[in-house]
Amino acid sequence: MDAVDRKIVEILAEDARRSLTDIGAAVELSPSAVNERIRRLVANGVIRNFTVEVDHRALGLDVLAFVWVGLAPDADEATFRTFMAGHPAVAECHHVTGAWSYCVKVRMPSLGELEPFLAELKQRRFLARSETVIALSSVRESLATTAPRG
Amino acid sequence: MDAVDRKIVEILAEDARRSLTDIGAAVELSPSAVNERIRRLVANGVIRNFTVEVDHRALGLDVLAFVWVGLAPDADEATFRTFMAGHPAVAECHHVTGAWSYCVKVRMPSLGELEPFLAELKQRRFLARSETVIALSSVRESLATTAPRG
DNA sequence: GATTTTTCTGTCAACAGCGTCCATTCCCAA
DNA sequence: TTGGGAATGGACGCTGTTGACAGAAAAATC
Repeated sequence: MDAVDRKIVEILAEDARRSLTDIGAAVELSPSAVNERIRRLVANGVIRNFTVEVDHRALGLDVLAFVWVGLAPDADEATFRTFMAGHPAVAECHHVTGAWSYCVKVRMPSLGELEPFLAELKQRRFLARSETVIALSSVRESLATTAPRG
Repeated sequence: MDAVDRKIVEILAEDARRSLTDIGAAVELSPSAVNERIRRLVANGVIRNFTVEVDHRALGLDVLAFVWVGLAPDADEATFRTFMAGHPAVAECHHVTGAWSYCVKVRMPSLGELEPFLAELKQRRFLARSETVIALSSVRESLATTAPRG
């Protein structure tokens, strides 16, 4: 994990389809060397996945919301986590400090799906309390935040 | 935007390095047809970017936090948005309903960078009030949430 | 402390496979 | 019947991949 690796990750985060030759030119290395470094970055788990950033609206996921979860005292936290990890609407789920237990980011086709989602959380007795915040618009959205500094 | 397109996006979200031949086999189309569809998905903005999911810890970004911003009544919202869009620590910034104006997701090397960040927001007179929530661990984190349903 | 050994990382060349492009064909709607 | 959009198939050039080799750095040996 040196400066060259970081630069390579930065380039890939911007455009993962850049060719090895191209990246090699940017970091002054041969294509094979770049390939080997990428292979190692993947093997070491620094690069988790090659993927695609999507316009969720275009895919029919019009609603983005944050659900603050105050876990019920008797709730099984492991079960809750498994449920969150597997639920198709859940984009993110973080265990957080402060008054709430978890911050859950969800995407759904419409507001109509929100109530059933919350209902299921309640029914499974996960919730002591919750608060849902709906995102109206996004100034910035998970676009490559690799740069360790400006 | 038909079922085939959605399937292609889903496949790419899982692994953007799958070959056209491979994807073609999955959706029963020739590689050229898949290529043309992907080209169009990119052109139409459905696919925003080819990128890479990263282990931020490995890159030295150990801290993930949510900053809830209550915008000052006299703050210039456009300036605030520009500032957020350009700040290297800001991973996401959403305009939200409820008691707060914005939900800002930030990543930093350590907790030490948090105070200067908040200080700058204050100094620029953006803030009426704010609340910072730190993520201790993540059950799930922006791993391909393409599926409109299970 | 110098020399050998090992390990790690890069270069180079060769090849198979890939994305890209274009002409052609097919199919559906007008 | 005709026109337009989408898929096919083949050709081309580039790309990723691999393996053999070279050089530097670190570890071990004398």
